[in-house]
Amino acid sequence: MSTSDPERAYHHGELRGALVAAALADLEAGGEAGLSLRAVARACGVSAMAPYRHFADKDALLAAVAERGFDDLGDRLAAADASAEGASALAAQGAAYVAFALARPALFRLMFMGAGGLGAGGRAEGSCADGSCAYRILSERCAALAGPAMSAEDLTLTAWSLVHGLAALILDRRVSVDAAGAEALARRITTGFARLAAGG
Amino acid sequence: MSTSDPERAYHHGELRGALVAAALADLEAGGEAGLSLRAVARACGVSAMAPYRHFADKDALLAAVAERGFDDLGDRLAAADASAEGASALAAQGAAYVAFALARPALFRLMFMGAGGLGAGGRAEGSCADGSCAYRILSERCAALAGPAMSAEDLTLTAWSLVHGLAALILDRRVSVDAAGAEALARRITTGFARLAAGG
DNA sequence: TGCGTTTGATTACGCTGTAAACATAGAGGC
DNA sequence: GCCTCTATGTTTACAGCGTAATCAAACGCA
Repeated sequence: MSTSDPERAYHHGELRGALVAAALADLEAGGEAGLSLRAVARACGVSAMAPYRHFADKDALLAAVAERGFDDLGDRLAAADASAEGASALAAQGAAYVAFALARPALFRLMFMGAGGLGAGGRAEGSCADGSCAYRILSERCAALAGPAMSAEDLTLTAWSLVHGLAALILDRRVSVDAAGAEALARRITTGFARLAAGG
Repeated sequence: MSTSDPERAYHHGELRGALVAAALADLEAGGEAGLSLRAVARACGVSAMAPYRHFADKDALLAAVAERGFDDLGDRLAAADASAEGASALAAQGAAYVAFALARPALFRLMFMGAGGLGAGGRAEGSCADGSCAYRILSERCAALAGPAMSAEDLTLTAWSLVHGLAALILDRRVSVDAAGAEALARRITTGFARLAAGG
């Protein structure tokens, strides 16, 4: 045969990457509940068992998707942090964190609550290879801002908890705002907190 | 026949309540992923289709479980709030919120992230009939504490986001502490925030 | 006593994740 | 150019899931 048509090649060539991309697409289209391994395989034009050559099980594929999400989030936080200075940079990071969650809700949920839930142990962290590790970006900014009222570590955790909780509550419709209102709300809350934290 | 043995009665008598209780037990034992409607029915000694006489579908049963959880949470917050005054009462509520999440992780996740996820629309709220509505307890305390730096509404949302995010991050093992450390951490973080909020 | 309504049981369908066994394509050595 | 090895697919099969459709029993009221 030796047809060069990549559509019909027995070996896909880049199945692993294609699976992650297809899973991400299905995830953002229908949430984690509406994501089946078989459907992902189908979307890649491959049999239901093929993914098992690249991932131990469904959760492993989801973990790979989550890891890509963490890399993305790190990039966004780094950009936001670089856009301002001092307490404003902290507020910008917070707004970017919430904006990420709002823009990609299913991915955000997968990253933090997904893959078996209940701290199943197999959680992704992001590669953190290029210095855009989300946690480090936040903690460095907080270290620069911490005053006598609270340690740098506690300030980091407080800030992270605040934006993470705000994002989660908005996503779960616990606080009722539309998309535009949510961004404004996130900016107001994070700015208010940054002012408090900076001792203003 | 007319046997009076309730074990073998054709009609269960209290199937709805029994289903909620069994679902809660299965949920706390194996998380939402490990909870099947058929298993819940089996635990109640009833056929797989029997639950559909009491709940539209699996999500409706989960919503009933979540509602019970919200009532429980409201009770705990009310008790915590009553145990102290001023900023200390706010910190106590926060610690109680995190303690609830740590004590019943699967229920907490179900309440806030469950039943279809991604804001599927069918979220439970708790009955709020006996004045123990969780949100109201928090907002009243915050209204009493709000200063010129931040409105009562924003303070309420900030406080809720903080404890909710902290609970979520601990449950997802994003911050590594053991159970005892988590309680202490929650108390330190909430106390620090309450002091900031009170203008200290 | 008998009938209607409620509540349960049975059966069946398509979907899921995944274990086991088999097939094919490309790479390296002769 | 051919042979073999290994990586990567395919096929088949199974148990479990949620739930639609249909049938059966028991309770409540006339």
